[in-house]
Amino acid sequence: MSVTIKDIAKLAGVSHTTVSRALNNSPLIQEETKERIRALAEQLDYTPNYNAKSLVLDRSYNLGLFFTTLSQGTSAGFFYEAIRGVNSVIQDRYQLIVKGIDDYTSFHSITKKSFDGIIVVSQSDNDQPIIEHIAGKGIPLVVLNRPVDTSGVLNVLSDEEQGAYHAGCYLIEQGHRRIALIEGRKGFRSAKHRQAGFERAMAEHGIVTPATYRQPGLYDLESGHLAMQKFLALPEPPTAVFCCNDEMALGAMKAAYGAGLRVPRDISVMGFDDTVFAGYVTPALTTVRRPIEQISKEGAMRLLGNIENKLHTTERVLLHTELIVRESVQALKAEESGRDA
Amino acid sequence: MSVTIKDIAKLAGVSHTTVSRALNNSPLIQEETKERIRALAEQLDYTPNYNAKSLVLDRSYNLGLFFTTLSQGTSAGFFYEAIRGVNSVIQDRYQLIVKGIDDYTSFHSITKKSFDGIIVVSQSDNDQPIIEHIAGKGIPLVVLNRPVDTSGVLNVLSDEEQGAYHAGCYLIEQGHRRIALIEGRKGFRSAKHRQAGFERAMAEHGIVTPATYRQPGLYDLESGHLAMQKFLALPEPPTAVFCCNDEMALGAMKAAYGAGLRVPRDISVMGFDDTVFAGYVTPALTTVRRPIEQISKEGAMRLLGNIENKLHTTERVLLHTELIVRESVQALKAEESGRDA
DNA sequence: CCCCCTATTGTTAACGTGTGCATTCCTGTG
DNA sequence: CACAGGAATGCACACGTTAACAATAGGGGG
Repeated sequence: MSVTIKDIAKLAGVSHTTVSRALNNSPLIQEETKERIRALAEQLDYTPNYNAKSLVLDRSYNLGLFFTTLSQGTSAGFFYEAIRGVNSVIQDRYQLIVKGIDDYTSFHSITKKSFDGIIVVSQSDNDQPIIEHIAGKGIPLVVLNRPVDTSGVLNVLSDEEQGAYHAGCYLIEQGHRRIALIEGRKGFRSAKHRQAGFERAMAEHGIVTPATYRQPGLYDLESGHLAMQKFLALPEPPTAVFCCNDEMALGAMKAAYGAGLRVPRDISVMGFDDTVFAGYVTPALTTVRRPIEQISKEGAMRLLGNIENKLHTTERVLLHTELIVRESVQALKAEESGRDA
Repeated sequence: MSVTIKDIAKLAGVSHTTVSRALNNSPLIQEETKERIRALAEQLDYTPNYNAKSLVLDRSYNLGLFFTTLSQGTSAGFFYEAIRGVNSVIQDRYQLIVKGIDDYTSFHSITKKSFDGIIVVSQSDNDQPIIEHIAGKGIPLVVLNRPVDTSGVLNVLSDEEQGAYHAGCYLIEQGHRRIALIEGRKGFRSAKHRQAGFERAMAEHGIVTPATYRQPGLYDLESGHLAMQKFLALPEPPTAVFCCNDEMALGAMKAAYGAGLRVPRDISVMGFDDTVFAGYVTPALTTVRRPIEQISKEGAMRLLGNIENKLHTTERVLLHTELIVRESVQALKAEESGRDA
């Protein structure tokens, strides 16, 4: 069928070994011979059979990029930025294999032979089994986006607690006191951290958040919509709502409009993530930027470093979030701030 | 290192040939022997070495999913839906390898050995060379999202001309006569079709679109914003603007707000694509839904059909778009419609 | 002039799997 | 009883590549 090193060898009048060495630029081969063989290979449009290479070299040239789920709960922007980031790093050396963890019925097929390394973009504690499986098989691994304690794995993520803390502080600085929270999807670690950061900000400023000022959310538009409706039905609604992601913030704003209110004049809304469209909704959303693309770049680079130098670096890297101030938060005058009790 | 069929053979007291046949459920092997070997394989946690299989069977178990670009111009939602659609079809049989076509410096490495089949999600005429390369190598291929005339390739896409035609008709039905167009990114075939459909609608209803009612666009928010600003600066601005995608429509609405206008009361805006957030902006965007996920599902299924039955089906499949009526288009009373000249 | 060392190339086996062809054993039939 | 034929299994090789080891030639030093 296709051209092999043996074909080249025959034409060059050398052994296939010599061809192999020449094409791999081995110092054993005379420069002149190399040139001749390279020219011949070029001319015959030779492409190495990577399956054969893989078999003998025990490398797959595959990099796995695993998401918690492809079918639900992952936002499109998040997904896109993660792939972009990784892709920008791997050059031609690896193939990028994208998978949803929830598509696996068994991890049996995940072996050292089939993946040179794996990047898990984790959004849920439920990813723990696969992480341990991969680590257990000794496959180089980096977990992005979620802190993980398994030993021997690289871990790159943003400091979301800090990000949510800054968001909370910002709302307080703007004069808000009646501040409500729409929580993230249960089971997603990010939900915990964002909530914790928010609470720390409240606590440090002596602000009490009543139970009625908290609503669960699913990270989607509908749940943000619903939560906001509940807040607005309260006898004393909040003046500001911190949403654990942008999509819920959009849903929340929508609910405010539905109730005849205007954002931010009547109620302030803040999101988290700085999704691509956050700057273009009306009003433009004030939010917190998680550097997903940077995280995935950083993670991919460190993973490649481990693979190629056969290291087992195992550090945790925290990247900074950034407060993005736009238009959806109103500065309140002191007398309007309505401190409760 | 890891368990091979030879290890199993030794333990079972048979030859590795028998093990191979047993695990592949060959009718040559006694049922009893098969059972014994399967049990042993299970117990030893045997995983076949796919590199070795690939080498001898001449199959890679890889499916390529190629996008025109990963780094620019592809919308996140589009990207996400395409991967989701394909992923939902391929089950466990194939690995999905995601690539940006513009990352390739040479197509040399794209061979029949490394991909059992390839799905090209094409957004530009510039993809033609890679499509011809793939087809030329005899690799099973399906091109999604863009019509392609190369012989011997499957082609699945939405009828965008028709979609834009319906959009244009809808605006006219709502009483609009001064209708402007923000065009798609130059070089993207979709831009041509959407524009053509729009023009057909105008022509069939005898409506003339002056040159000032057309602005180029790049499929991004900024260009939509800019284009709308130009329309609004005209002595007689349009009453409705058809944008060749949703992102530009968002930008356009933003520009309208910036000029102190309200959508749809003062000006109507229509998009194309029905991006995930289209329903949640304010006002919710009236648009045309391209069934991307369905396209990619359909394409993947047909590709797999070709691969597994060794066929070379080569049809073009057009899937219907759907008009999604929301809130961003105002119905005009006859006397307001301001027919020109 | 011989031997050793080095530079260059070839021989052969190995990676793990699948398959054409032999081999063995058994059963039925003439 | 011999023999055909089928069922079950093994042998040996192939896939395309790399690498340990062998082989050859040439050059320099004694």
